[in-house]
Amino acid sequence: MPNCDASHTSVLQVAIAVPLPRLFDYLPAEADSGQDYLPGIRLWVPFGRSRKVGVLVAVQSGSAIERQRLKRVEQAIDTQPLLSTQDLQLLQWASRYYHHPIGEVMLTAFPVQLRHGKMAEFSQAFGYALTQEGERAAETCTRAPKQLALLKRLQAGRQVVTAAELAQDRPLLKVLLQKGWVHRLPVPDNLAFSVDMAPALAPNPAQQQAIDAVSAQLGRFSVFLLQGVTGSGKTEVYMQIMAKVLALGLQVLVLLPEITLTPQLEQRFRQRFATGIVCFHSKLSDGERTRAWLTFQRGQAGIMLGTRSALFTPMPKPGLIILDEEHDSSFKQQDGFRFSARDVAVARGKLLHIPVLLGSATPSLESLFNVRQQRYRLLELPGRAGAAEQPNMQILDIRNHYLQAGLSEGLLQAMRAKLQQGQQVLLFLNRRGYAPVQICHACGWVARCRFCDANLVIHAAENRLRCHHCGASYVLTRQCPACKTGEMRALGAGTERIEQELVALFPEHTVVRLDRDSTQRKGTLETYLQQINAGAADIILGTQMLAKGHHFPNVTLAALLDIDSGLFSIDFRSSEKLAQLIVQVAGRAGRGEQRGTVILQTRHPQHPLLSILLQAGYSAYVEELLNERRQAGLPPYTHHALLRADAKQAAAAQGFLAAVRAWTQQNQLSAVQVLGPVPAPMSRRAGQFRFQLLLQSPNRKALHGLLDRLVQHIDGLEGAKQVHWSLDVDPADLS
DNA sequence: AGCACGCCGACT
DNA sequence: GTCGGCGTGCTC
Repeated sequence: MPNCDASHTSVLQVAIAVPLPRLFDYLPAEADSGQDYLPGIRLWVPFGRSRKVGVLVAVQSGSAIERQRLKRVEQAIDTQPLLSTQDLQLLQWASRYYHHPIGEVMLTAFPVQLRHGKMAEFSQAFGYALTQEGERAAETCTRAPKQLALLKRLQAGRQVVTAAELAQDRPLLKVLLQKGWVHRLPVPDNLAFSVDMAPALAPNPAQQQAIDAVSAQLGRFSVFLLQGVTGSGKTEVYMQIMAKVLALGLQVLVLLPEITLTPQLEQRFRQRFATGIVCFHSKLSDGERTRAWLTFQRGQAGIMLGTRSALFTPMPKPGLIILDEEHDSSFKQQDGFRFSARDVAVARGKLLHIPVLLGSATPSLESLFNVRQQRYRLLELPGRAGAAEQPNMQILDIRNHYLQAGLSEGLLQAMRAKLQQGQQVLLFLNRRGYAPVQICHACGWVARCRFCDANLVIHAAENRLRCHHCGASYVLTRQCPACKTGEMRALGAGTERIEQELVALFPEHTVVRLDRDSTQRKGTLETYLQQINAGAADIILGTQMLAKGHHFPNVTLAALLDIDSGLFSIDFRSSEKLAQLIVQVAGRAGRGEQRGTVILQTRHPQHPLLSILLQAGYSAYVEELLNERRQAGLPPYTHHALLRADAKQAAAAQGFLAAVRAWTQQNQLSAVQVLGPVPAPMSRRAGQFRFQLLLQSPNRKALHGLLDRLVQHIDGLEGAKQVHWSLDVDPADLS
């Protein structure tokens, strides 16, 4: 074991968060400091003219750098490693796979405070428990329901409930502390992972089969794809498997695509499991994130529930990784270190010898392809649990039909019928704002962004025009700035306009709009969701966020207002995305006793996507898409890496990529196809011209071999300094 | 990425 | 005469 004694020959290999594809060698702090240089500790190191936090990756006996050029470590931050050997291995693998600098990859494993060198020993983890008076109050305090709920939670809990778990209840906790009902005490190091299975439902045969299949593989690497429509009981399967893992004293990492989905799942887990549960996502403060990370890293919580950024949290007692809604594109990081949380989760499971459970109603083509290749095992949950039936899907041909702000008469009729029966209606449109185009009625001039290759979107409530790509915004004018006489008009409809229209059309009904604009303030979304589930909303209108996992038990009609843009996109993944969207929105309708109806407004009722999807179902449609992908030589049958470049001058970005192309043609094997450079689909954004070069190969090894050499030489290529470039391995979209 | 060095315009 | 613009070069 390469450690300590600070011998004269030890060289410390340190990862530092700089965009350079290498580790840096240092000498130990002092010959006799007595520090154990264990890989996985953090260090303060002198770097250039400043000091930085580094992670010790390995201790070697020598260095390729001359001895006298090596600096000494300033100080070790940790006495015990924060990252295990396996964590370091995973991060090194990810750095190589995504061709992203090792230091930046290593430091993304840490929450911000720890990345900046904050001591990890700073706090003994504290938690809370009821005092004797608190126990009494839990029986008598019936007039303050919120306080009572918290008391009950602490009472139901174990000896101590950790501070991180109570993050959301801080203000209330303070009140209880003041009353002397609750006291604060250190969390014991080995918090028992006791499990309460009392409320578990009896699984149906398909659920039982899935539970058994995964349970049989505990302690071994295996990937499962759990496919089940909304309401088929995936969460129950997760929880019953989790219970087995927790009972073994092992930890579970649960990943979700969106923060908005964490509270409801957290609540279900808390009702079910008596183990420590920590959440990790971007809505938490830096301090809360540090506490949650350390709690899990120390093995003091059995469950971590988080988003993509939680993936690398150290897991001292690894048992299981669950990744729900695995098809969701937000698992792919879209900037910097562009990793896929789904693919890295699988790599992590392999490294840790634990099962990985991917779940979705609409699995990605990649995962279904992996099932075909027998790399993943498919577990299917047919049908819906309980009485709910599959919704009735209807195509509504809107050719030559008058649309009132995007709503056809046929749809309005269906809405009236449902509303009269006191049921809820859900309308989906992936376009926020009032209208996507502002045009001059006299001269045809269209308001465009000065910095992007995009139209400005009208936001009527704010009286502004906004660019959805760079954030630029302008006051709305009635008169055309070009011809100075014409009147500006709104063309097309976004959610804001449709909301207005609905309020006018259905004055006796309540409309709730859910999109990024209407839910900006913290907690608004939760308030709306509660309002909807309390039956205080009749028509629910929204964008993307509606399609993701929320329960709306009283919705019996769901409609997609405009699917045509998804049918005719240049992106080869758009038909996959649209099919997923349709099935996901359909999953929002009719979860209760009532059978739901789904209406798709389209001008292409004969489109093969729609007929196959509606008649044969999602799985059959995926088969069709996979055949198309195979014939076209597209992923998952080939592998992609996308080199993007942007610059103030279009010629600089294009020229640089042309130089890269020339370089690849001298250096590559014929196994890699080079396509481009071409302008990006959004050719200008925030004032920068954007170009891209696509590398495609059926042979992943050949592609990665080329990328290895490319990233080494790229900075030396012509024009590299004038552009900003980035490499995206397995890009989720080519924009 | 930081951070410093370096060589040309408008200011107390 | 200086403050400061950001080009480019380096980091064990």
